[in-house]
Amino acid sequence: MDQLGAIAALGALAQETRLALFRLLVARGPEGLPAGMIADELEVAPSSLSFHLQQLVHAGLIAQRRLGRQLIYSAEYRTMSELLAYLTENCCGRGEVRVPFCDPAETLTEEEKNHGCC
Amino acid sequence: MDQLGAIAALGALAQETRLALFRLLVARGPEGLPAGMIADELEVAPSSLSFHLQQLVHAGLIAQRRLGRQLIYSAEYRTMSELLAYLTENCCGRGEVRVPFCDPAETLTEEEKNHGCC
DNA sequence: AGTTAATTTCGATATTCGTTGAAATGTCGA
DNA sequence: TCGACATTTCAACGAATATCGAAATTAACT
Repeated sequence: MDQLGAIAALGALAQETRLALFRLLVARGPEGLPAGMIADELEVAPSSLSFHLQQLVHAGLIAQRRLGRQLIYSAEYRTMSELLAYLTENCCGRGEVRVPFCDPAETLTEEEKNHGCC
Repeated sequence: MDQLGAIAALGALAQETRLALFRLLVARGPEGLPAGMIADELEVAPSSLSFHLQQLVHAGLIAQRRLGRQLIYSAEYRTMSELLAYLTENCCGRGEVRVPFCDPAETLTEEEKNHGCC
């Protein structure tokens, strides 16, 4: 991820509704949620939600797929990982940090598991 | 760090000049840089720089101290660590991630070392 | 005290952001 | 194909953001 991508992702997350929305999708997992359910959960007007969904899609933080007449949104864990990698590499001191991965499917290696970390 | 703090920090970093500014201070280390030098480096008008510095100070990402007639700004590594911790804990999949620390001076506590974390 | 240097604060302006309601799009089932 | 459902797009508006130049603050030097 380059600086422009990082700014886009940071800006997309720097808003109350969108951060809550992204957290909801992260918690939901790869299965995702249809827009209507998200609107109910977050108690935000459909057109307003649609606006925020576009922002997150544009930043690459969520993905959209159609299922019948509803649109399902799900977290793009990979992008979040890349954002964290960018921040740890560019905005942290002295490079003495580890880069976390976010994709639940992207399971830890055996070595990492044995490391017993966090 | 709570949700409000995270949004403030994310918003502060989600801007070209400010992200460059923060990266500059992170690279500079705890010593920091006076406003004038930052303005020269980033090629931004003094009054405009001052605006961005305030945003970062308000978000707790940088600190200000006076040295004679100049104001020195330096990165607050602790806040950045907390932001990364928030993102890994709340915006990553399944909680199977490790939290990095950012402060070059901030060595792990004995408890954390024994925990074998990061 | 008066002068200069470093920086911020203020006022004005153009741009972007977030919200809302109404209209449009796409999809399913009868 | 018609009607209902899920969602987006559009147009409009107020609020927040980013920028600049000019004036004000703070501190050092003489």
